Amino acid sequence: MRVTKERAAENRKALVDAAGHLIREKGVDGVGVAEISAQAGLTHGALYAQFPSKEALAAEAFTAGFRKSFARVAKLQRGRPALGKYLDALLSTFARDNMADGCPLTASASEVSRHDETMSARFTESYLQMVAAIEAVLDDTDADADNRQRALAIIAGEIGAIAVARAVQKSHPGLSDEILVASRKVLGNVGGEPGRR
Amino acid sequence: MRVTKERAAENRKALVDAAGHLIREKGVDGVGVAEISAQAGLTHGALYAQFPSKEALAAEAFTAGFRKSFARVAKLQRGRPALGKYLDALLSTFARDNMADGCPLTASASEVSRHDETMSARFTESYLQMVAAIEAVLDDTDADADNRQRALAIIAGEIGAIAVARAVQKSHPGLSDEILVASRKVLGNVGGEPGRR
DNA sequence: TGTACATCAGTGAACGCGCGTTCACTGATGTAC
DNA sequence: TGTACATCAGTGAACGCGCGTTCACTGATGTAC
Repeated sequence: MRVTKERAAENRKALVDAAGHLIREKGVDGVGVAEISAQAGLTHGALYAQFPSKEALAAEAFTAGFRKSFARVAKLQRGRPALGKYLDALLSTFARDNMADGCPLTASASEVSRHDETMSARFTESYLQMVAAIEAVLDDTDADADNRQRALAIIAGEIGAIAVARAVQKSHPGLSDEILVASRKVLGNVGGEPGRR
Repeated sequence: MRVTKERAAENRKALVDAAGHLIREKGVDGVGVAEISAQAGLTHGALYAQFPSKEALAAEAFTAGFRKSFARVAKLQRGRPALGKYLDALLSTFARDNMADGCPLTASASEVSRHDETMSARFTESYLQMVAAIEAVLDDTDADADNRQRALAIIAGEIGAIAVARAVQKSHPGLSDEILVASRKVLGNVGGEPGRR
């Protein structure tokens, strides 16, 4: 039956939210429209009243998820901006273990290339925002690689570190933690962070 | 009909090989047993005469693919071992564009966590071999992060760089190349490689 | 403000489709004599 | 070496299942008068 416009908007948000969480956790192809709709408290038919396809919902969920995640991370920069604060958040065991609430960039990087150009464009847009944020907190100490290059490599390194830490976790949890610590330290150094041993 | 033992062994190899290539290109869940069998010149029934399940074939394909890929990369170390040679190979546009022939670690990192512990163990085993190889070519210049840590971070960085380079390629090919170059340079520096500007 | 009706968000059964897996069968291979 | 037969790798039809999507329908909402 028909619902109020406000209710319909809430339902739409619930779908985007559920899709975001489930996709980050299981991948676009690892979750079905039935599960997404159910988590949003609706049937799958409602999904198609709001979105033309699962792919379209996935794209919107990606962008919305990034916006939320980015806002959360950006808050860390109240006061003194510092690369270390970003890295502590992005490479924590919490970030590794709660991918459903994490950054879509990290969760979906390897999946994007298997989808269409729209998905790639959404990913790129978000990635560049993240790069700009990192670039802004780098000090220009390294004469060899400029800030832009270091920012590109730091984000790529962070994404890879989380992927690998998750991959080895089931069989070697200790190694998984070790990878996070190592990448945290090395990427900090790349960003000009002074050693602390 | 029954075939010779030699022929059966060849067919098994063909299945492992086809599975390896297709899985690296499309992911475990992105390719079906029909396609794998067809590429091996067989029907899907033959696959089940050789393997108990698709998952079992995928696990064997992962290990076999890594062995082959690792042997190829290790050959680069004839003569003077150097991190740069590894990085040039692993972060080339060729490696990005020919994932079907590349390293299973790079291709499957993010998928592994969604499969069972067996898959995780296979991944870890291969990852640690790669880490040992990188660790062996690092010189001990960085006082802050030890060789083990730097090796862990370099491999994670390489895996992330390829994932991101592929993700942005469809919409921003120039950025994709830029990421490879930046990660090549930064990870080289991490490994103690002297600047070359 | 009250009434009549068009709109449309949401429901749930049904669709075709491709998936991984099973199984009765085939027929050349490998073995026992 | 030749014959009889058990073995089993490979075939291809069939299985149940879950997928994304469609569609006839419902009934409260929003609007026109």
